[in-house]
Amino acid sequence: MFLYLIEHVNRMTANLNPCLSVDCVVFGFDGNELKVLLINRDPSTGCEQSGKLKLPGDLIIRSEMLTIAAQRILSEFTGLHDIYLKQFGIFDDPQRLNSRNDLEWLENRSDLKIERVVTVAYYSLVKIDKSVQTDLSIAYNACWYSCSSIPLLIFDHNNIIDKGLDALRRELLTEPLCFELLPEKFTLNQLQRLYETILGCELDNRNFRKKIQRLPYIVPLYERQNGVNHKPAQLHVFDNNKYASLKKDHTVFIL
Amino acid sequence: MFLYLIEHVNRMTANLNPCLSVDCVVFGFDGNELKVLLINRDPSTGCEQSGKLKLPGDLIIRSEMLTIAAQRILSEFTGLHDIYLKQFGIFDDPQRLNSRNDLEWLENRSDLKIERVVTVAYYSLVKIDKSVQTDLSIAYNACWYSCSSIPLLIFDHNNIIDKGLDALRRELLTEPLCFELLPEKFTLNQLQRLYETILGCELDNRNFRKKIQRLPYIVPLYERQNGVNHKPAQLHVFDNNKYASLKKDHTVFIL
DNA sequence: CCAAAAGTGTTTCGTATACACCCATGT
DNA sequence: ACATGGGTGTATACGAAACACTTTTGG
Repeated sequence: MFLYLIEHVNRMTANLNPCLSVDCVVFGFDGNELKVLLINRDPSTGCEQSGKLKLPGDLIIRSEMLTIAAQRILSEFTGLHDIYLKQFGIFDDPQRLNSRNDLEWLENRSDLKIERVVTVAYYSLVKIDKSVQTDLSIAYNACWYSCSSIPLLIFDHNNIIDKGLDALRRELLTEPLCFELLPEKFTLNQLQRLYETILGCELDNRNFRKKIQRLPYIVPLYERQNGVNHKPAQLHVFDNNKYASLKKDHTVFIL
Repeated sequence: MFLYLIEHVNRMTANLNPCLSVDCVVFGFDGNELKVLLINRDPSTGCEQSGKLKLPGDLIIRSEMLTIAAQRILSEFTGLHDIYLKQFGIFDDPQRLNSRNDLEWLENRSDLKIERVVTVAYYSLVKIDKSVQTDLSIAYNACWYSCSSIPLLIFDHNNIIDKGLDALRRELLTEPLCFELLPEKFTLNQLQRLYETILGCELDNRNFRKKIQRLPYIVPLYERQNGVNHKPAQLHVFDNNKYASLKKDHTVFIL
């Protein structure tokens, strides 16, 4: 772990682009609530603790593609690769890191004279049960916070989360995003709860099931839940190939 | 005009952000075809002419907001203010301006050492009949080109136009964008032709009219076309206030 | 047998689609 | 009178919404 931290700090003092950063709003679903991954501003080396929270994100490397930077940050903090990632906004207010305390911190940390940082924001969807602790997630004390009670974050990160949630809600209606948040095998009621959680509304159970069961890319398995003390539900999987080929024919539809 | 050019060049050699630019895909509709505004790479001072075409766009000023930069560029080339503007993408391939000829040109023009420029792309919608010639539009020979036959442009500007058109098509289905492209007073058949042109499909005339006439924010006037050698059509206007208040109640719908 | 969640059908209403002819104007 | 685009109505089919009870399992 010590090596990882050194590597991390090395990259920071290395070849960074002083104008552009990437921030990731990482969503996860624990079965009840939508959550967001937040980290401490400073690694806890045992000594002091700032207590300040932020989104996972960083200045990009000079010649780095933005999505590569986002993927890099995500796998550093979740241990996962091939995460769903979607760019949803640019935050370019010249005042956005104007709290002098925050700005000083960024300059110390990056070892650069910072004038103005435009950040490109991504939301990402992870299967919360698959994410693992990493050296960095431990060092920065990465934790999941319920979307309905986000603490105060540094910079404009609270605003970025709000906009990311808006984008997620919008895009959920036209893209099969839920399956990125659910376990591989899921029940229709889990799926419904997830839609209800994100959209913030109630759905009629019978109508929901009818609609979903019409979709050829949601495939029922001959397999049921077990270990539950009620009638076990049938499990389903999302067939991405079927979805992609229907999409090519423009015959998809969601919800 | 000479003064304008000097001012323009001054801004260039001044306080530019060497990492970030803005490019605008400016759409217009002439009644038959969707058009895009393109300019020459170099101002024609009477001497040489490069013949190279590009989108209106530029490096941003150091502390400038991106949308402000886009608005500035648009009014420089169309003489219009309050133009509809929508950010639709970021183009960040480190190789995107790698044609050494193009890169040299950018360095000469900006008087900066350029390493890599990430550009933020906007599409904008203008009433083609209201746009006027400006000193810069003359100097850079701004012209409307049919979307169906865009010439080869510098950098990755052809790609940017393609992505901009995709975004316009997508967003046309959920936002009342057509009215930004049509004259203030329009006929339902003009509106239909515009939808057909952008979406690239045919629509049933009777069904289209029924659907539109249900929308309370498209208001028929007691006024008709004149000077046409056929039955003159009734004129309509788009009532943005009505639209906005319906949108607040989540009771809008388009097409 | 009780608790807890899974699973199931029918009716009603509104919107989408398909389709062909007459009308008003300028030349 | 004719050419040109403007304007209109009906029938059918499909999906959306509303709504309440039975079933299966574990404890």
